[in-house]
Amino acid sequence: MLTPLRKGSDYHHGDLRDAVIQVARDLVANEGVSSLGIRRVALRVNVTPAALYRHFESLEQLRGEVSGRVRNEMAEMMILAREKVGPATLSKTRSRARFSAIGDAYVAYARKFPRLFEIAFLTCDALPETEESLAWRTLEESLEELINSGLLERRKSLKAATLAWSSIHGLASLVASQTISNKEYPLFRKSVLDGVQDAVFAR
Amino acid sequence: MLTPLRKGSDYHHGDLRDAVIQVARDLVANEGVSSLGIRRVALRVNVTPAALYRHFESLEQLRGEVSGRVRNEMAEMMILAREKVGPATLSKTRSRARFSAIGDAYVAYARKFPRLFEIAFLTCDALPETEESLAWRTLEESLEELINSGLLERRKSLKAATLAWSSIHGLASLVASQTISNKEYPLFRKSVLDGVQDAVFAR
DNA sequence: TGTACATCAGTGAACGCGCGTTCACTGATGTAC
DNA sequence: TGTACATCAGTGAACGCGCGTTCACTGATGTAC
Repeated sequence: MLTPLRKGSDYHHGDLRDAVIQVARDLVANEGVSSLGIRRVALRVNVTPAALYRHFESLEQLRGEVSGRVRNEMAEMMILAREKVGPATLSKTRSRARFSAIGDAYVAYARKFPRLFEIAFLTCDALPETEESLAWRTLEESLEELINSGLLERRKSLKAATLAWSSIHGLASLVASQTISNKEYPLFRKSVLDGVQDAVFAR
Repeated sequence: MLTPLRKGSDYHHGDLRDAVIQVARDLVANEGVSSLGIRRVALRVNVTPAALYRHFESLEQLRGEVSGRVRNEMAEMMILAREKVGPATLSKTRSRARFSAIGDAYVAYARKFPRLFEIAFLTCDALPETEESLAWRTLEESLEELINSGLLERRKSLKAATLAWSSIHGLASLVASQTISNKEYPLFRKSVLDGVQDAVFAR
């Protein structure tokens, strides 16, 4: 278990808030949303349950924080995947690959951490700040690239964004809930990626 | 609260199993997945908690049953919506409308009962029978119609099915989780419906 | 540099509660004769 | 049609448990002088 920097003593923790969210995240990842609890988390952080109330108002709020952290984590994976795409002779080829990369990363995350994907999109009563999501901004950047390389008409870009997000998210959700199996996945993936490109790319 | 036919006495219930699933469904619809419990349901059905164990092995199994019932309910809504589409001069127009109708019904369900949509696609450890889903069959029927009316090439029909399902499901899921608002919804809806048709319909 | 003191971030005990599940039981039902 | 009896579908009490949250507290920290 990770325990962040302590300041010489064991009485004060140093960065309890962050440690709690991290441990909560791991708990959800391994045992599902319903196993998230104040006492369970406190136990794993080696701290009294009551201590958590210095940093969170309620279990519900903690849940919200975890949800937020996971959404950020997803976006970071997307950005990382996009950056891993190497150079290409054609800018069209490259921006297309970068576009696919973020979609694949989104789904890959859902495959790898289905429980986390679940909590990321749970109906949360208490959400932390409704800033525009990093994932959405990443998608927009990618579309801008596609426009610049002449693959996408600007007037189609909003349509592209909404269609891409819906279908990729749907795919991810069906995978995470095991509604479609690993065997069926490649077909779905191809249909969705091709479909989005058929629908919005200039030809 | 609905209580089904009793057989003269109050000691034996008549159809407890069905009543339980129904009440459990309503409980989830109103208060969310996490509020589903043996005791809560038993209380509402006016029966001892232990009685439920005559019909279900565990809470987990009950959850699975509810999930299954909801998926059926969704499919029934889809079929109903499809049947409501009136006649049209062109069979193309009609089958296209019937296709849109089932997609819209899917999303409409998620909008109306977000909590039920949630449980329908929760990772369930104990699922009741993995029969091919009624919703999927309904989608296939609709695609067959599109083929017959010349709108869809047969070789594209599998791609159409997977793309349509992913994107509609994604839209429904984003709506249910309130990730997209009512205001944004019409744009998303149009993008998805158009996108699917752009991608797979013969021109 | 040393000391007094306010502030902060923990402790530990207790609260009441509702939970899933078990068990020996009993009342009602339906069947065989 | 009436009766004996097996089967079924409930009851009611109890089990141990872990939960979220509260509160008065205390040890550590950092700041003012």
